[in-house]
Amino acid sequence: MKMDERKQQILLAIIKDYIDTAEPVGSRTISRRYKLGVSAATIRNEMADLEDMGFIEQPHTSAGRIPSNLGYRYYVDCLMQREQLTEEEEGAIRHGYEDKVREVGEVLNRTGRLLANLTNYTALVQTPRMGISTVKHIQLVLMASGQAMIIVVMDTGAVNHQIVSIPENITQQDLDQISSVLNAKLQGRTMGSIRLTLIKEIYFELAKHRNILDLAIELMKDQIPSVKEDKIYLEGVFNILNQPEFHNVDKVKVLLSLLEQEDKVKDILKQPNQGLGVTIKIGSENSQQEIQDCSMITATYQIGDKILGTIGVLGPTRMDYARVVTVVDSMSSNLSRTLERILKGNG
Amino acid sequence: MKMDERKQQILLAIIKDYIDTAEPVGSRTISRRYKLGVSAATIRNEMADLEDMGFIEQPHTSAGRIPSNLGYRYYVDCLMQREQLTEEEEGAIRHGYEDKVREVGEVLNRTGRLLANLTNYTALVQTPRMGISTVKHIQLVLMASGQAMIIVVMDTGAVNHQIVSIPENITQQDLDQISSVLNAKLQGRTMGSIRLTLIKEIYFELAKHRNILDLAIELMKDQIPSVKEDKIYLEGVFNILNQPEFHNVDKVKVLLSLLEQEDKVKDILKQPNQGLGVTIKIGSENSQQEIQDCSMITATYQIGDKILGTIGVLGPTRMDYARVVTVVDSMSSNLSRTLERILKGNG
DNA sequence: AATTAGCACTCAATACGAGTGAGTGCTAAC
DNA sequence: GTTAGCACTCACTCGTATTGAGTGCTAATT
Repeated sequence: MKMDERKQQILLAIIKDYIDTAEPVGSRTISRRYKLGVSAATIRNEMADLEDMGFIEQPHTSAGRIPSNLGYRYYVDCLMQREQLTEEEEGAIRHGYEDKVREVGEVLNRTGRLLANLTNYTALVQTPRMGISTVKHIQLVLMASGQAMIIVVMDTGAVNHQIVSIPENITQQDLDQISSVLNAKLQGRTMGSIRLTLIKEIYFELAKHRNILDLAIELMKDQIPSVKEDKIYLEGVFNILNQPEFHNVDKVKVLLSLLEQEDKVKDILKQPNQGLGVTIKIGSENSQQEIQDCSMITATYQIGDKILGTIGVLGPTRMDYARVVTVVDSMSSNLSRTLERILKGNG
Repeated sequence: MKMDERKQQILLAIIKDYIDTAEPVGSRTISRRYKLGVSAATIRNEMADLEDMGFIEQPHTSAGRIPSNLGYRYYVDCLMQREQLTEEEEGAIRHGYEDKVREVGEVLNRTGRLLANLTNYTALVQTPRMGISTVKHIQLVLMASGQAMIIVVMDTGAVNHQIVSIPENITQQDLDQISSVLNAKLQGRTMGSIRLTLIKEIYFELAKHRNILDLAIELMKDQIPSVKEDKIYLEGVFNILNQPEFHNVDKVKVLLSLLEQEDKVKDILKQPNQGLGVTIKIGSENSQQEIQDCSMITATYQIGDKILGTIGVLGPTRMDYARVVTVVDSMSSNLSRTLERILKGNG
């Protein structure tokens, strides 16, 4: 069987209609709503073919057809025309972060919110993989006798802090001294580049504060890159409640409990085969069991040719692909631009 | 009509059973399950009385009875015996924050998680009203030409930061100078006590950096107290999905969209008549429309006799009051103790 | 006087069956 | 190759009967 022009048009009609109505669509509906110049009977025949080819399926004998995963796949690969955004939407994306926003965290936050609002699905935004980010400032503050706070500011605007135990006899002057050595040695360095040799140098200079240094180094090497550099911003989680496919609470539970598990969410965004541009995962193409009847549309963002991370939208397979692809694409490149502006000169 | 011993026992049985099963409970069920030594017919008569008195009601004529709000109220006031926690649970609360946790934020976080886990409802934890907290350290860091980050560390361990625009010609040395004046003048002060006279003093000392000072002051006065000092930690939001009363998605939506509105959530915890100890709000006793079929159990936490904030649990009116009251009470006093330890000597 | 057995009654929930209608597949005519 | 026509399928709806948990009332019992 071959995929001719008319079959394509019918498949397109079925998918569009189903995305719109969430109801199985029958031959008469198509002949009525879409002017294809052929009768319902002809469409019926073609639909039988399309079903044989695996692009559509029937929930039950006397129902209309719904697109299969394969059908969606053919649609996004061959049939779909990206939706144009309205002026207003374009503007929302372009001015989503005015010049005022200078912090990477805030930018990612807004990106998520905007993605969720524009699509009405759930938005996922991965923090940039910050092999690239460098230490801007380190500060040790004495909080109480035996307690100090370590604050590390990265050039991305990310601020990490943690309270650590220190010997009772350490004073704020001691801490200032350590701070300034740490700053002198580590400023402008990436976390990854802080190697043993460098730490030894610092040890040498600050021999008498060896033990507190241990704590500081440990914190910066372990805690900071792992905890903060790999966060996922989730927005619009409750948007899924508006989708008819999630009208029963059990399905909601499955999805929400997945989204609660941060490591699984990370996996979702860490698909290996993501090149540049927009990637679409339809239904069973997703590796995670729990979202096998969802689709994910993701795109990477980057500075220059260095890929920093991924943003994405999660919705039911009956997702408005034409629109979401445009939004995700547009937002990812806008995010790239914005980050470039913020981090400009620090690459 | 008077509330005699037997009526109480029957009311108690009805409430316990309903809390357990979420099904209306009939006279036969009670005579079978609870050994009251009287027949179902007698219980029926008593139930009719209880209904007249407004303690129970019938969803429809041929159904059993369910407790009314008034019934729950009588129960928690007169009948309920607090549930004993198991050794294990006691331990979880007591060791919930080991000595390592020294940051107020982290403590509140864990409090919320533990509350939600122990009760299986939704936990709300209000950050301490920090009229009491004082500035520990202020740091200005030059991020790029024309951009600086202000970092304010409070003695509670809270860290606030924000990037602000500054004149292009300001150097890190300038910022250090400003930082040290700010520290000298503001350290140990509460946000509330930073008055105009003090700011004028600083102006005087730093006349040449007037404009950047404006920014710093503005940030500290406006942004920090409002944004960070009044956060609500929400945990276990999805626990409500396990309650049969939330098996339909529309009710879930109502509640979730309430919980998304931070100001409304704040109002929920800011009930005026909260003295010390545990407060219970049942159904319509709640002021917020959206939780009129929920109950809230709250308790304040304090240092000395200064009330700092409130923690609470939100669940359906058919809530396990006996257990939740114990948990909330126990956790609030534990929270008080822990905060006292952390903030000891800074009050 | 309080309790209880008995009974008629109510009503949500369930099951069942007929009817409806949207949809199909097949066939024969165009 | 297309389409009109038709028999067929099957989820869905709606009305009716059945069931059963529960009630309230009354009369008998303690």
